[in-house]
Amino acid sequence: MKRRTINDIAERAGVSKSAVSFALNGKPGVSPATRERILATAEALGWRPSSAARALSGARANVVGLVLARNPSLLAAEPYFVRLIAGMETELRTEQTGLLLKMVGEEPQRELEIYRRWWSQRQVDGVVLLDLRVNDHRADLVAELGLPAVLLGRLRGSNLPSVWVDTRPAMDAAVGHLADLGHRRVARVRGMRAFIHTRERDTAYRAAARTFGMESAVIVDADYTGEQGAKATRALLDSPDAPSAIIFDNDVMAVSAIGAAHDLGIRIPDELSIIAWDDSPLCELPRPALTAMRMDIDGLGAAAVRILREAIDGGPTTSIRFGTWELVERASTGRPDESRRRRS
Amino acid sequence: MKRRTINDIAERAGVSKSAVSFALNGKPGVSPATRERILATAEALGWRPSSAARALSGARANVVGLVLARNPSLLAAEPYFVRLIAGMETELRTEQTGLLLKMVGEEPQRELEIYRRWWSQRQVDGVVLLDLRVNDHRADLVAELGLPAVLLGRLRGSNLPSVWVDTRPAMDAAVGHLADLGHRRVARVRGMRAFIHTRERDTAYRAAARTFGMESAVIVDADYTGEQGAKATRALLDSPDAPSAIIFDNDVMAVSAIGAAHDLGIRIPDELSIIAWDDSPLCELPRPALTAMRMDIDGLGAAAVRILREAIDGGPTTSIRFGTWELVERASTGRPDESRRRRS
DNA sequence: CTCGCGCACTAAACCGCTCCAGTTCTCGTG
DNA sequence: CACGAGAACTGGAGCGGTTTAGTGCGCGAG
Repeated sequence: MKRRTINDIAERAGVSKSAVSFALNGKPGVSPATRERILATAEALGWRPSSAARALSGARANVVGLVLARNPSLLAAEPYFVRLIAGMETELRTEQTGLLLKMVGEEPQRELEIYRRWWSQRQVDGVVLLDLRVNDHRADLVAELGLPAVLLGRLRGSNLPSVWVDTRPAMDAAVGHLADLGHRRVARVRGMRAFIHTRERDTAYRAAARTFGMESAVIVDADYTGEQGAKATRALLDSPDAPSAIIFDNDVMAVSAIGAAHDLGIRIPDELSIIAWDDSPLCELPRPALTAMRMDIDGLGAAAVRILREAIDGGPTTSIRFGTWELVERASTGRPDESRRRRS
Repeated sequence: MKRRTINDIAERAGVSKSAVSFALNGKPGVSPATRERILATAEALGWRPSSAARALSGARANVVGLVLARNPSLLAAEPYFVRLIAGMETELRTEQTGLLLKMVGEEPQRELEIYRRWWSQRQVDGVVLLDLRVNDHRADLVAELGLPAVLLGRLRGSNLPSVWVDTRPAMDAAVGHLADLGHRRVARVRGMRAFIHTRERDTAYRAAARTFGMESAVIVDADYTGEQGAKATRALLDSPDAPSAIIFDNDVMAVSAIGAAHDLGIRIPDELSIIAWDDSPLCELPRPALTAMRMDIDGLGAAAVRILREAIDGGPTTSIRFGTWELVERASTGRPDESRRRRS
């Protein structure tokens, strides 16, 4: 089968290809009647613009790029990324824009190289930058190249557009929920500290703990994997002043914690309450099912694309704050049982 | 920052741009010395090929396309797809090829439209077709268009290259494992019957049940979601001749089944053994952890890309059979407790 | 009636690369 | 020593669009 070009349309409509171009792009220079005729023949021929040709003549590639710089097995287990992509897609589909996906391990150098290549090849019109770190070189690079980009999160010192989640209200709600239930000693198992959003949660968590007058509010390091989630849980439960509730930075670690608690013979939620973060379908799988802080990840992805489109179109740099949250109460949180603390 | 073109290189190296093109693409027509010089200047200038220009002049776009035609929330929970993509990436990265991802719901029409667009726009060099159905229109379409494609699975009547999993040995091993443990009444909760691979598993499962002389070997329909997995499990356990072991078509349903069994007060593995299919990190999360049939999904993705590359290069149509498997025994399978069958 | 302006439309350059058709030069051969 | 072959390299068309610089023409104003 042969591809149709605007030359075919021009020939069949009896006009020049410039006229066709004008008509198809809604630009002035053709009469309404001619425009109509051209559009009709284009439709009849089943013509579709060649993105290669368009990209070459300086227009859009109609593709945006996304690099997932995480360990592949983590990506597989973690629903976050697919949800984000799904959210992006809802917004991309309306404008027939594609998503170029690249998975790399945690190799910053390779990631930078990819943006370089995408830019110089004109393969993408813009990129979404995930998992920001303090002093993130990617922001500098895209700014230098002039590659439109949107940050998922806030980065000090950068004036790139961004979509960021204000964790504070959600964290207040999570800790507040535990406080309401009577918990005085809480803990939080966090993801990689290199990420800015992790640090923002640190701050929000500490502030919330203060607000609700927690006796103790420790933080334990982990890396979002089930393995480390379980390990952190065991460490916390083994400590002399074990918390009565733990908040996890993602769902996977929380699910894993249920297993770990089970192994230790610790009853949930009587002896230990657990709150997961994000709320994916995963949270409904364990027993007890996980109480989770639901975040609008799809919405985040969609917003990122909207902002990115503005940036690509050369609009003013805007940023969007996401402060919405919803605490989905399931069975993993409850009043602490004072007769607990078997180990000490 | 300005983009470098082969004209820049040609000028600086004092040759024509044709020579540059030859040198950069490893084609004959330039002396080793000149080639070396050209490569050096290209390197010095930090030149990268414009994929748009390449695609336009009939060469590769260096992008392959993948459409995920599934419900987004299922995609998020199901590790399969990300693992497959990760596998594809390992193979793609070596050749600097990108992956254009499209997520659509289960709307066959939209999916076909996407291939059409990709083809007419020359956006992708080829595509990987997932989740084949009997009488799959996608195969016909790509064949008609001449869009290189590789099938993930077997499709009767199509001579497109394919990478397919031979389920029989794995199914034999799974059912055999249950037989060894003393199970006589098994069941299987399957995914969507519209998929060919589901039907192939049906056949393999029935054959295995026969081989090992199972008393009963029912099949229950589900849709890969945790919800339906739990529902199917409850239905099976409620039936008068409940099975003592269930094999699930994916991990998510199996994890969910553990929860459902727990809710019904059924002990695993004493009263019910469970085998999950695929084996992702998910299987280690529940208690008891899931015995799972591990499939080499990464390898599948990588193989698909290799075959696709051959197809793009116009090589002969080859197909690869995947027959490897590994039964990872965890705690969800065991000898059936004869004192069970509380409900009947 | 003529001039000039604006609208509808065309011709052609251009984007960066590939590749075919030449051109030049070298070298072996009869 | 002329000739042909082949290697090394150049020029330029073409890919499918966009965009700029025209061109022709109708029509209102003077």
